Amino acid sequence: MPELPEVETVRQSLESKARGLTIVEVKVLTPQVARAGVFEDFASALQGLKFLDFERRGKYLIAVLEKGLRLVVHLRMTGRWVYCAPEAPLAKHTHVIFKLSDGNELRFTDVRRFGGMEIVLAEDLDTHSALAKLGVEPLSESFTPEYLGELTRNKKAKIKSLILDQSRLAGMGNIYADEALFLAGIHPGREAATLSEEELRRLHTAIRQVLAEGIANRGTSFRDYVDGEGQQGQNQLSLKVYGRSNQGCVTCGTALGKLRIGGRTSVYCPNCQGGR
DNA sequence: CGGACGGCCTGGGAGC
DNA sequence: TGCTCCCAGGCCGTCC
Repeated sequence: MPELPEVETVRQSLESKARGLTIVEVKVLTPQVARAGVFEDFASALQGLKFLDFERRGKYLIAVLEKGLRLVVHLRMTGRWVYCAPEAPLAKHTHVIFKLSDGNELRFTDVRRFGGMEIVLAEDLDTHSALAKLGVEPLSESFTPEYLGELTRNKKAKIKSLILDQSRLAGMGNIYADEALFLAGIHPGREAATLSEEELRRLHTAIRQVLAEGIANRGTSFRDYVDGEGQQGQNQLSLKVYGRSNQGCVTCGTALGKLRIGGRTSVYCPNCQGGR
């Protein structure tokens, strides 16, 4: 389940490994995963183009290619985009292989096939159906306690659902949402509008902190996630609530509770995050 | 309009 | 052991 820190870590890997390399050949093993956009054929549209850069927006990876093309990639839950040697064993569920000018390969793998990649013209990025809807980047300067206050004002929705809404805050997922709410001492089911200014400030700080730590730890490898070189992250060792229901709170020892909010499992400390 | 929920997929683990 | 069932959750479409 790659969220902002995982996607950012993959971006960093690919930038250091594949930036400046040319796509010599593209092999599409699962056509529905590789969407050609306005082009006739995915592979032939990309062949011969150089990877100029790798960018990220929310949980989307955007490979900047020559000729004004962008490859928009989403890993969803189990997607991997990994730079590897050509002799590396072919993983099951490998869907797209990019042969690179240095002799190595970029392989897109996705067990559940929720993820995928799409060729988009640079001038169409701003109006792209998915990218255009994304909200503010939580690690950018635009994300302030005041912005969080605007998001929650008069909102009856539960605070966790709100910070998971990609059209409001781009890049939060279930793991970092639970961790941020724990760090801020706020119950995930709290009605958003009831948060005090002090709580909004705490939540703002906590969101930035858990995301920054996630990046510093190169992502959370709880199940499937690996970085752009196939390496596991270390942030799973720092999780305080996610995946720890019924275990003791690291702060007070109380057994962590579990409930469903907006269809997602939420783990929290009934004592430290008790308020309403 | 916004919130809730099912569908998309497969593998892993629990329970029998 | 092997079968069934449930869960994992990002995003989209549908419904109310």
